[in-house]
Amino acid sequence: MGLKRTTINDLAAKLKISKSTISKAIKGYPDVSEKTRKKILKLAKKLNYKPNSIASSLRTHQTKTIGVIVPSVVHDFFSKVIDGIIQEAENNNYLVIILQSGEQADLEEKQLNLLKNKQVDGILLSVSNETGVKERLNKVLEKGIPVVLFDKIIKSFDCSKVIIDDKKAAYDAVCYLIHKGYKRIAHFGGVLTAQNSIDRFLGYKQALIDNNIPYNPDLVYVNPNNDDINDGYLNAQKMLKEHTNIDAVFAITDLIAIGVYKYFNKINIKIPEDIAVFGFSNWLVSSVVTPKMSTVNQPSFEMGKKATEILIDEIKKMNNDIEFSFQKVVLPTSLIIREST
Amino acid sequence: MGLKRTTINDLAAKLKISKSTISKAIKGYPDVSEKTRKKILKLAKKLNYKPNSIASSLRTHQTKTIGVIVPSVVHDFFSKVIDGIIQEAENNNYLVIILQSGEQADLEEKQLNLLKNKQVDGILLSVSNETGVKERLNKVLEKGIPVVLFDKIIKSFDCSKVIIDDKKAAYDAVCYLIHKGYKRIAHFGGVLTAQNSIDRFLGYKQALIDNNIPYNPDLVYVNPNNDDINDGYLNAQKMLKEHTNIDAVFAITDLIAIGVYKYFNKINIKIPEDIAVFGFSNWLVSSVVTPKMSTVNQPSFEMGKKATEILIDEIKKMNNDIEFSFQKVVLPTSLIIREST
DNA sequence: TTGTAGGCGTTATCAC
DNA sequence: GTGATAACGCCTACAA
Repeated sequence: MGLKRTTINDLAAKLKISKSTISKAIKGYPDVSEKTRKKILKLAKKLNYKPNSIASSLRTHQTKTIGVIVPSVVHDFFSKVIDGIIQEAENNNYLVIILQSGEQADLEEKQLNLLKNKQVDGILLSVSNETGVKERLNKVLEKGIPVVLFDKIIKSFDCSKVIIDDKKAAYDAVCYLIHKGYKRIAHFGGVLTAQNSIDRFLGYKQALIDNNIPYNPDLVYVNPNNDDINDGYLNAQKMLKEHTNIDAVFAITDLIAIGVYKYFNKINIKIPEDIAVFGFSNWLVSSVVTPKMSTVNQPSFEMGKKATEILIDEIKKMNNDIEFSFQKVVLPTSLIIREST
Repeated sequence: MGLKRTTINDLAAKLKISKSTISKAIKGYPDVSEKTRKKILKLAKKLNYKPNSIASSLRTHQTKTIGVIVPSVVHDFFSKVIDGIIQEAENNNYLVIILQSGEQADLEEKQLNLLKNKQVDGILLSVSNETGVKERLNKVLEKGIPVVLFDKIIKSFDCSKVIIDDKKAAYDAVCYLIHKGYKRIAHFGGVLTAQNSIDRFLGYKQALIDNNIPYNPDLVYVNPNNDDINDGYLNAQKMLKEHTNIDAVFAITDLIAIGVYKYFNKINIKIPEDIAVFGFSNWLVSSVVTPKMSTVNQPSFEMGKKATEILIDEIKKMNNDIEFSFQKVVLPTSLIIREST
């Protein structure tokens, strides 16, 4: 079992100084004489003393840990968000526990409870697509713990949020297509229980309307799983069966767009000559497919970093009983025009 | 601040039963009468009592948490490994803290200490490419805590390991190329401080030798960063300046191979007609590029799952003072032959 | 079957 | 500037 780790009691015994003084010295409190502090720090270093974080947590009700729930980590976008989260957390001496909801609201609720039980100091959450999430959140989160929602949010849930303007990003993309001369633009969207699916759809629709192109609901295809290539593939097939004059597809994610690529490729439809394809998120794949895919650049690392920054700020404020109001940060997106449009 | 959470003392007070009996009842110990247990459980449920995990950790020296260090989470392979880790951990009631070393040994050491300090019950580690890692590991890990190495291991470090047979996988891939008729096969490898770079290189070399193709060190290009498309691009350029008769490239990762694709594409070299390209890892990208890339399938989710399974097993054994010996699990790989070879 | 008591290692309050 | 003491909430010998 190795040697037992040094505790504050060991130091106290060896130095014949009380625990309280030692604790203060270690934590850099001012009311310790320089001489005693030096002595204490010296022995602490020698004995490799590290305060036991668990005992400290028990006492202070702080764990220096934050919890993160995302639908999935095997995901170009979320993995980058997590990268940002971990780095920002580490810079502030927080550790990060990660959980995956798999887009299942009940799992999400369970995991929220796990985190609460673990007494994380705060929670970062990108919500699942299922309905009833708000009620579940309310049920679990009784204002004792800061929560920041990012990317996939519940508009009506009262907390800080870090998002992009999905509607505007979609609007911009579709406007671009229209200005390029495309007129029969299909939308491969997501299920409309998710806010970002809704917003991207709304942006698509608005762009058509603002450019005097009639909105046709038949041109909207729902992809049950935003990140499933196969959904895009299947809908491409369906679409071509139902329509002959489509000239562009605006997809809700790059992976759906890749599915479209696959089917078009199979039946020899040329992108963008026959039909253009616009993706969303700028996954690595979008830059290596042929033709290179036009897409929306969605800040990911920054989103994770910003959400964590806000969360930690709120944690600190809450600890010190400082009032704060919830923030809503909208990160900028941009169009990346490549060869598919 | 909301209502304070229920503690064992609250239950004790309300029921006029001692804390110990309550504790036993909650934990399902046998020496509690059915009647008392029922009563306790009922109130516990009503008051939504959940044992305070921190207090419990302080007492039992168990945190039900495991730490994971990988070079990066923005990584198709590692993200899948992490998926496997999180799922297996969750199934066993463990939570997972994730850290990224960024291939920096000093950061890695710091993070190991963070985890130790956090008193995680065990550590899952995929080691950075830098040298001196073993010494650092030895320094930090004094046998008090189980560690399982996966994928990127230190051969000589004494602990359980979950890996693939990199040498064999590389050997198989290169043999395949040779049997397909390719003769001037270059290797785009990694830095030789990393065990898997070494092994993949060794497999490449062995395959040549066993097939009576002279090994030529000039055909081996080192890519400082295994996962940098640009490295592959640059080396492809360099290679074609130095050699005119290469007919195949065996790359250490799919991303390096993608870099090769990019350069070949730029100067109009046809894959596989002019030069074949073989990747490694079966990242998502490899299946969507044109032409679809032949690669080595490397179990990822399974690797995470298996490593976690072993780790948790060792944690349990250690807790119960049961002897155990370290395992070395080699997961099977397979060739995925697509259009690039 | 139930209860008592001590301790896990800190930190905070208050007295000196 | 320093120290005694209690408390955070739980677990577990051991006693009753």
